Amino acid sequence: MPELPEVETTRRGISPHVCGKRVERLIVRQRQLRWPVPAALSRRLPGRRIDDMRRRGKYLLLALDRGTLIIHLGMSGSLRILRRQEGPGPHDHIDLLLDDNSRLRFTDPRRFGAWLWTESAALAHPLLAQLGPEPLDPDFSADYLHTLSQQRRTAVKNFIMNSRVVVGVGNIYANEALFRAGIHPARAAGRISWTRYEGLVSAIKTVLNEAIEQGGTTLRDFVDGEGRPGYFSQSLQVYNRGGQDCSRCGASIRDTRIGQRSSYFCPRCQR
DNA sequence: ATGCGGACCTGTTAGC
DNA sequence: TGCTAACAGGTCCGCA
Repeated sequence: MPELPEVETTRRGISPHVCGKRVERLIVRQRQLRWPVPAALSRRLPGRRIDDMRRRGKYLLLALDRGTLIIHLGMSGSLRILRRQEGPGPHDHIDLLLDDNSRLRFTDPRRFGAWLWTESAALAHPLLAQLGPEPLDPDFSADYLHTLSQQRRTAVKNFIMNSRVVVGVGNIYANEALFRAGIHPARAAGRISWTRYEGLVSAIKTVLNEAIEQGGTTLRDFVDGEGRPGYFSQSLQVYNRGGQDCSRCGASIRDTRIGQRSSYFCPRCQR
């Protein structure tokens, strides 16, 4: 579910409610997520203050007065703040109880999410150390992408979804950005001009920014920190629209698979 | 080094 | 209507 805009929407919604608070207790009902939730978490967190909540790619980083809680929402995870006791439902795996009697609740039906802990520099963590640039930062540029793509034969869609190349571009926004840039998703990454990469970089930034402004894309059940859905679904031009007419030229949107992921494109607009 | 396929797990949907 | 198979927004890992 969550791509960068959804994770950023979550961060913005949650951050004001947790920063400055102290952790009273951690309740783990289901330890088996993508990796087992470390037992150390329950011992280390209580008494510590949450100073900051950042995002790196699709990872959320809660900086405590000592140590960092690393959270990934996986495919179906969500976080929200509870002000009063509620539930828990069958997929409410973790509650972080705070000193103002609110709690941060992690829900994740598919359990591809993660809660991890580090007391070293968070960005040096093995999961984060190899990540490419943030797509919304200036160092993600046409020069960067074009240079990195040389000799690469993989499909450009796989290329921009590779977190070592750039973080945060998941399947939905990869499809949308390639449509906006007029690039065929199966084209070899190394066979695209600098100028077209300039258009692609611009399209990625624009589509992500627009999605963040609209609170992310809710296809099935994405909700933000307040339990509200996102509204970007109505702005999708190709994703999940196989067989429908291209909004630009009217041709029928193709539905195919690239790198085992559903891919949608307009055969006339995208080359 | 790059690039593929498999793996993790459950819920929903498509198809028979 | 009911059962089964395929598929789903992520991404790490091991192997060729």
